[in-house]
Amino acid sequence: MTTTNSSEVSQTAPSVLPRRFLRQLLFLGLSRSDRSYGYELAEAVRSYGLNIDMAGVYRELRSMEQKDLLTSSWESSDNGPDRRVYMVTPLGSDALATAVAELRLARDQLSAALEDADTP
Amino acid sequence: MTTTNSSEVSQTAPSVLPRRFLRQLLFLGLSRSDRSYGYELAEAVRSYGLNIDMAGVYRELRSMEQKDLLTSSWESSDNGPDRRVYMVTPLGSDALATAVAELRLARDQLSAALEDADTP
DNA sequence: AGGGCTAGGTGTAGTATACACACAGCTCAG
DNA sequence: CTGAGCTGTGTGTATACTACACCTAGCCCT
Repeated sequence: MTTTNSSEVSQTAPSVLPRRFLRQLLFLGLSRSDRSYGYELAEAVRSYGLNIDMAGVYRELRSMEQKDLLTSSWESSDNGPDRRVYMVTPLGSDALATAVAELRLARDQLSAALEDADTP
Repeated sequence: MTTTNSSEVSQTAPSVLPRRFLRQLLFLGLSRSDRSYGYELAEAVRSYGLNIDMAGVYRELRSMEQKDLLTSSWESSDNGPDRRVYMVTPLGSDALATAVAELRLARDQLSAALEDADTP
């Protein structure tokens, strides 16, 4: 079961952070190691507390590659099947900076809204 | 121009915060005044820095009403057309609490991810 | 030999987004 | 007295995204 324990979790909010942020979060992950692959990136994102859909991760990475933000190559693993390893392109590097800025802005907007709610 | 200045802004990220948060943000706005309407709520959300789609706001409010989270009634205005005023139902009150919690969690997750990126 | 983890995918129904467009009341300038 | 601009609420729709089911396959351990 790749996509986790479906039946127990699903009610209405399967993941709190929308996948709209998926691109940005994947960029974040890639900026740390500058050489990673889908499964590993997903683990990183999960470590922040969100549950994401592997299918979406793989699709998004492909999409980013098609837009020349990433390049990929196959690599073998010692303890499992081969991996498609991604690297950020120069073009992707610009997009990465934008992505981080967007995440920061999003966080600030959320904070502003919540702060406003906290002080009645 | 209801839906804002299309041509100048739009590149790839029309609004930084995904509309997935629209429901939650509208709840936040309603929790402050406990009696508001689409246009006003949109203004509030905009004050946090995001540009939102009025069409989406009206549709979301309707949807929330259909789910018995809100009730609405028409009210006249001194300086403009009538307004459809919304109020939170008891059921909506629970959902509101959940919504705020979700926003908080989302902010924390974003913060975690960004912090991780800041400390290499 | 089978279960569980790692790894990467496809298919698709249903939903959400973004944007164009419509309708209408009010106010104020010209 | 007409039109521009703001307030206010909607509908229509092509396209994109989500969520979930499902598939293949290597490796390790019992």
